[in-house]
Amino acid sequence: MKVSRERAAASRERIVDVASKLFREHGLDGIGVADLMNAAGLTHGAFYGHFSSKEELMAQACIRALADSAAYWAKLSASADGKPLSVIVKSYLSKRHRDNPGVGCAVAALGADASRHDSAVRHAITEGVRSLVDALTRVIPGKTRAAKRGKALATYASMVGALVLARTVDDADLSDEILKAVAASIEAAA
Amino acid sequence: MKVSRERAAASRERIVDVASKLFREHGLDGIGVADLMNAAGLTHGAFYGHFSSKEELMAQACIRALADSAAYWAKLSASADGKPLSVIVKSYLSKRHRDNPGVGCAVAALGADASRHDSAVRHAITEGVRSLVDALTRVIPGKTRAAKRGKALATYASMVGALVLARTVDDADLSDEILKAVAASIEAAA
DNA sequence: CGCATTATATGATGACCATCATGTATCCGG
DNA sequence: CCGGATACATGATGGTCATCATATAATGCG
Repeated sequence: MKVSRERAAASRERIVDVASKLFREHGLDGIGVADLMNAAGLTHGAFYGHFSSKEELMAQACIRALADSAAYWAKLSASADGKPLSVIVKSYLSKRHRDNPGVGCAVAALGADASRHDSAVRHAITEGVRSLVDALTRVIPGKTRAAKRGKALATYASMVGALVLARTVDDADLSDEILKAVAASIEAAA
Repeated sequence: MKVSRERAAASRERIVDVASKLFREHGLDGIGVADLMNAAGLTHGAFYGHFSSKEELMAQACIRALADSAAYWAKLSASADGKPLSVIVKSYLSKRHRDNPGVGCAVAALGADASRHDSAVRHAITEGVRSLVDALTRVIPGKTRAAKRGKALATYASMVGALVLARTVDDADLSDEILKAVAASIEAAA
């Protein structure tokens, strides 16, 4: 059963969207093509009409996830009068973010996974990281551009590590403590 | 062909050791029982005489990996006159560590992976994290115990995030830049 | 209106994987 | 030194997975 051109394009969008969520939730190898397609309302056979391999979808899904993050940070920055950095940090280090990896930062959810994958996946993430770091550089205080960039890199790394730790740890109190300690440390450095 | 009690115990040790390395290199689901056993010089059939499931081995391997890290940090601290924190940070954020995940920090290599696994695996990592954070707390400057602990948590999170990022990114220059920026930021905060 | 294109579906293929069943040879307590 | 326990090997089982082959039916151009 063929569908119209527009519906086919919409299918592709839906697949990438669904994949970007489910990959973040289950890991790049933690969910299969058939389940992804089902979640997008299709069957597995239609997959190779849209993508040449699962790795290609992984890369597309990472691009989508990180672009969404960048857009979200931009929205936060715009609606935050005066303290854009603070708002981003609070949002990133919130329990809400920790408990919803499917709609959160792809680096925190898939970083270690991606480092063991195709160069396409890693490159997609690299470009996403660049744009997030640039966004941080723009809202971080500092004397020189280099100083700002250094701080932005350190801030982003702190947040990624905090989220990974907070998600891994078995103890809710320790998890909360990590989020708070890192948020405080970033505020102190700014 | 049965082997002596001591040889059997040595087999178990070898399996855990090999697994702690290969899990860190390939991810918890990235290597199978048969390959692990082969790497330990045995065949897959012997596995369930030593462990009740692959998940149990995952937990044991995480415990081993993190205990090794703690022992390594202790050695570094002892041989570092005056600046134990600096030595640990330098070592953690070195290219050597980045390029050898199999002998490095299990949280950086398996954190996101572990958060999607059995409670036994997560608990093993949690205890390891506790002892590493305690070790950092002991060598970090600060007025109160609470201040030290906060700094230790923030320092460890920074290092984990930096390593994850440095390993994921496709660009060697950016990867080096991340390691340097985070190391500088930790020194500045101390 | 009719035909080539194509988006999707069904089903097959071959590989891999965790786990279990069974065989075998060695160890060690009596 | 014998016999049960056991460490390990071989091989089977049932499941899952990515990918491909083929079928179907609706689209949209001529």
